Formats: sequence, C-alpha cells, structure tokens
Amino acid sequence: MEPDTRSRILDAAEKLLVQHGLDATTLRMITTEAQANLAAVNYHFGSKEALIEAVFRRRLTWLNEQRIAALDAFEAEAQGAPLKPRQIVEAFFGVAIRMAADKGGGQSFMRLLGRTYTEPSDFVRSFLAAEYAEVIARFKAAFFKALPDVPQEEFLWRFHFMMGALSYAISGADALRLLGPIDEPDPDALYARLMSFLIGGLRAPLPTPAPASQAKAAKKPRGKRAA
Amino acid sequence: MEPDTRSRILDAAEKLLVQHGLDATTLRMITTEAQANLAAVNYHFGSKEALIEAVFRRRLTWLNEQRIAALDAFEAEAQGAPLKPRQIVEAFFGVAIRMAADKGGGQSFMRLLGRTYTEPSDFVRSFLAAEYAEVIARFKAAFFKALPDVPQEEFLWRFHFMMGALSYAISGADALRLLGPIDEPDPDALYARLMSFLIGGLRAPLPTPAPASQAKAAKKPRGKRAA
DNA sequence: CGCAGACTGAAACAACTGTTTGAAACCCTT
DNA sequence: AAGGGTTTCAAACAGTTGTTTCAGTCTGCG
Repeated sequence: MEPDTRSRILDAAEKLLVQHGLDATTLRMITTEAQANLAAVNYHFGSKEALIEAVFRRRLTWLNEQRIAALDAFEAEAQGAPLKPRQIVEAFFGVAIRMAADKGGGQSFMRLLGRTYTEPSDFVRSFLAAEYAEVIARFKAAFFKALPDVPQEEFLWRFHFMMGALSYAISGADALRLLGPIDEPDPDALYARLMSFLIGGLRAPLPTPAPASQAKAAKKPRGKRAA
Repeated sequence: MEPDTRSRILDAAEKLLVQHGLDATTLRMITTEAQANLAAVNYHFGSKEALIEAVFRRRLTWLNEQRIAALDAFEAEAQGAPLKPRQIVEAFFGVAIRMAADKGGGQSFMRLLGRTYTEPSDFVRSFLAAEYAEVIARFKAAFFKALPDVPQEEFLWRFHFMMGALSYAISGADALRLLGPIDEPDPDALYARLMSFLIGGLRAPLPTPAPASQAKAAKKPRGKRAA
C-alpha cells in the first residue's frame, strides 16, 4: 500500500477490470480497492476512459517493444535470410505468453487484453489499433518473407486464429474448467503446448487447392465447398 | 415487426448484446429497438438476467443438439471404430461456424457466445457450464478414442485453443481489421480456413520431447526455458 | 353483453453511475 | 514561519440504471 495514489489506482483498476470487464467496473470499486478518494481518479487521469487507456498503455507498449526486440534479434542472427516460422511465432506469441506467466501484474493484464480484443468498445479499439500498428507491420513482413507460398489473406486469417488461441491460452484455466477438472498449468508447459499448437495450425496444408504449389490437396470432407 | 412482444424483445436483445456487451446493453435500448414498453421485459422474463439467459438458451441448446446429432451420425457410420479427428472437429466446430454463417440471427448470437465465453460473468458462466456439460462429455470421449496417444490433459488444452480460434474466427472481421484491410469473408472460405487450421493444430507434434519421436529439437531462443 | 385474465402503457421508485466543486490538508522551498 | 502548489477529502451534481406500480386496453369465453 506504499506507492503513490496514482500507481495504486492503476493497479487496482487493472485487477478489477479483469474481473468485471470495462463497463461493470465502477470508479467507486477502483478507489475503494486502491484506498483512495473517489475524486482521485478524475484528478490524476481526467476521466474513467483515460484511466482505462492508461492501464492498457502501461503494459502494452512494453509488450510490443519486447516483441520487436525479439524479432530484431532473430533477424540480426539470420543476416537477411528469411526467419523460420517458429522464430516469428516465438517472437510474437512467445513473448506474450511469457508476460502472461509473470505473476506480478502481467498475468492479469494479459487476460484483460485478450478479452478486450474482441470487445468492440470503440474507444479502446481505436488506441489499440494505434499501439499495434508498428508491430503488426513488422510481423506481417517477416511472415510473408518466411512463407512466400502462403497467400497474404490466408495468412492474415491464420494469424487471427492464432491470436484467438493465445487469448484463450491466457484467459486460461477459468474457462478450461468448463471442459473438466484441470490443475493450474505450469507456465513452461503452457508455453510449449501453445507453441506447438500454433505452429501446427500455421503450417497446416492450405484449404483451397492453389493452382501451382501444394501437391497434396486435402480431400474435401463434405460435398458443399465451392469457389 | 409482426411477431409477439416476447419474440421481438428476444431478437432485439440478442442483436444489441452483441454490439454492446452484457452490461452496456440497457433495457431501454432493448425495448426501444423491439418497439415494446420498458416494463414488458420484466413482465415477460422477470429480470434482465433472466432475459439474457433466455437469449442464450434459445440458440445454445439448439446448437448443442446439432453438434451431438452430427457426432451421432459419424459414429453410426463408423460402426464402433474410432472416428477420424477431422470428423470430430467437423461435428463440433464445423457446426458452430456454419451456424455463425447463418445471417438469420445465428451470426450475431455466435459472436455473443464467443465473446462471453471468456467473460467471467458469474451467472452466465454457471448456466453455460450446465448447457455444455453433455456435449463436452461426448466429444471428450470421441477424441480420446480417436487419439489414444495424446495425453488427456494435452488434448484438453488443444481443445481449449481450438475454442479460442473458433471464437476469433466468428468475432471475425471486426477484430481482424486491426491486422490490415480485409474483405468480408465468404462463409465457405472461412469454414475451410478454420478447419485446416484447427486440424493442423490438433495434430501437431506433442510439445514434450517424447522418448522416441521428434528428432529435431528446436534450439532454445532465449536463455530461460527449463524443465 | 359482461367480465375475467392476459397484456400494454406512462410514470415513478430507489439505487447507482461518472464527474464536479470548494474547502481542508499536506509538502516543499524561500 | 509564511506562502504557494499539489494532493486529498466529503459532499453534491445531473443523468441513467433495473425494477415496480397501477391504471388502462385488449382478448376470448360464458
């Protein structure tokens, strides 16, 4: 309870936003948890929206810097050659799930991020897009270089699916308990599981039989599929 | 605008819940959209929570019946032999994404479901668990029979990842636009994409270096990883 | 017709939301 | 010690939330 009011509010907000979501978390809940006065939020941040934005920005910029740093390291090592898909996946998703494993705040934040990604809460999405812009561009380029035979649109969808898997991996055991009893996963094991799943999905045979490449066209399972 | 008030409220609620989420959707928004009186919600459903539950139940029980029916069909066809993983994936995820492609309400509902799955909104989760119980048991059994070499815990996580990919596949283009411009996907193409991704992930090599298989041990990219 | 039961309507309810206010308390330099 | 800037505090603000109330309307059955 030592640090300054601003930090205490930030921490309390992060924790409560994960538990209750953006709208259901009230300023009174936050200030109570932070042992601060109600007016302190508007004094230090200006508004509830600005507070939420600050909560996101604090961790998200750091996360994305880490991702780019990891990508830089791999690319320096490769000296211009295309990276291996596994390396790119490691740089983007591995860094994220490692942050999620960090008990000191990172964990709850990553859950929040994963959840919010699909929530169309306009103002969050807008600055989310801004924060992500650079990272996305870098990783798109790296992937296209590593997998030139995969059509760009195809790859974007696979990347999207991977984000979904990551999100659920992080939101984790709570939802998984729907499926049956499971013990809290050790982070390293979760990391290994997610990585092999992601790479398996990323490298799966292309669904539409492309004209030139891809000798093995998967036999279509139902009648329907066209176009 | 013809059907009875109760149905109009249900449809309006479903539509608005997708757009704004559970908490941000107000009864006044719903009754306005449904061209009904505010009190009609409490008259017909009792409370807002009960209304939301009704919205879920209407589609979810039908969806899960479809899933079980699809599984039954495959199992009858197989005559006791284990199903192919692709068939099980088709029965669970294929049915879901086909429902999501249905413009007549199914689409918006599936987005809602995908979003809510990670939201720990206690009362929703509790009856979600109840609705899912039977389906989960059936599909777990089918998968374990089809992939006896995959440890159960390992599989549960992969199933969980697959749910994440499905969720994002459905929530779809809105979030994907973060990654770059993309045209609204034709449902058949999305279906094909997701299926090959899911099966690729499901059948990926096991992460823990099993004694026999897996010759290529990826060189660890950072210092850390142990155990 | 008459009248019961199902339904709709407008208005009000208390409780809670984010935000603002103005005075008190604190802290640090002169 | 005095003063000024920063931070805290309790109280109040207008607006919105889900829910309730009760008078009114509709419907079908005798």
